[in-house]
Amino acid sequence: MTTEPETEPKTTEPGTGYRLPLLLLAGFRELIEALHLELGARGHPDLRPAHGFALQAIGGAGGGLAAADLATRLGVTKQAAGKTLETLAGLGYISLTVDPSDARRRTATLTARGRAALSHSAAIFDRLGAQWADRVGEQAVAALERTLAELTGPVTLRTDSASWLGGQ
Amino acid sequence: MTTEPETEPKTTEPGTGYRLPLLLLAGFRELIEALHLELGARGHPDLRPAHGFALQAIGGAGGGLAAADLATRLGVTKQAAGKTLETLAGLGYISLTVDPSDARRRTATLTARGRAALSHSAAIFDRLGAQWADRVGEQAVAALERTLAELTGPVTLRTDSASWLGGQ
DNA sequence: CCATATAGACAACCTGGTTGTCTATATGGT
DNA sequence: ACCATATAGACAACCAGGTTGTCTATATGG
Repeated sequence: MTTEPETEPKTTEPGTGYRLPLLLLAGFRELIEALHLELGARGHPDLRPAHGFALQAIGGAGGGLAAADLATRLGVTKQAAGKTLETLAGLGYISLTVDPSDARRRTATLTARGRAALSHSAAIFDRLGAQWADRVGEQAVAALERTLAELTGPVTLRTDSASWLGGQ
Repeated sequence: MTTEPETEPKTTEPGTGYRLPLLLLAGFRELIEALHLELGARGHPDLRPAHGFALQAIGGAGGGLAAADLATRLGVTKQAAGKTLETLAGLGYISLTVDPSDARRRTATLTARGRAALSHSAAIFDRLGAQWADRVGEQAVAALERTLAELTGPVTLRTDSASWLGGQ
């Protein structure tokens, strides 16, 4: 299809297909590691990537989020979501209050610290993206994002990554 | 969905930096899930992503690989690498033999089944890459790969992903 | 020939998932 | 109003795949 000169590496060249997933993973982990390095230096050393996903989900929800809702958003069981909420509450990133309209639900809302962590994260991600743009050009990063968005559909927060990478 | 008719979409637009890591992860997991779905259907249902990384490392090594070598390549402790080898041997993908030149070492070599799994994987990855190329154009996928390669450096097989995603 | 390094087994532990079971609360049909 | 059913989430047991720490056996080099 491409009539470009042979400077273009062929992605469909047989036997090289394994590189793409590794590159995607490498890019992801580079960003995430840089984020948490920076977050650690900024007073959030105990925040783990999984926590970030959960915080994002909680912050993204309008009011507050209960364990079952979080479970749905993250793609894990409600027990797992409940543990995560417990941890985040223990670290001071969220507060858990009983839903006045439903005594079974404990809704999670971000604390000031939680909001600070989220806004720090956003700023850091922006900066990391800008650094990438500096290195390979803004267009290349924009194309990267555009292509991936087209291929993977709407962004999701599924966090069962750890489990499907490893067990079961 | 461009909010502005600019020729150059801004990746550095504030507050959108979080999308890039999510897209990278989504792309990775899409490929890996598709791979293991297909591998499962082709007679390798018990092969996990982590196993694939290890098999790749073992197959990529010239002769055989011992636990300590695998540990180095995967970026995990030798105990973890040893467990992985034990599992892979139990599943019939590798055979472990005592190194004749060093009685301490148990070197892992691929069995026929292991080689089959690797070549299936390679074929499937190639096909998945071709499918992506069909969807967004070969140039876009090539650009994706080129940009990521430039940003992340040489491809690595580090498999401690599960752990840095979650614990530690 | 011994001092030191290395391979890897074993055990205890941690994290973050899982399933299964249980109680408390909501909710809707009769 | 009442009961059947569904739902929220706690609790416990378990599992996978890492970790650290310790131990033994084997190599290796001064």
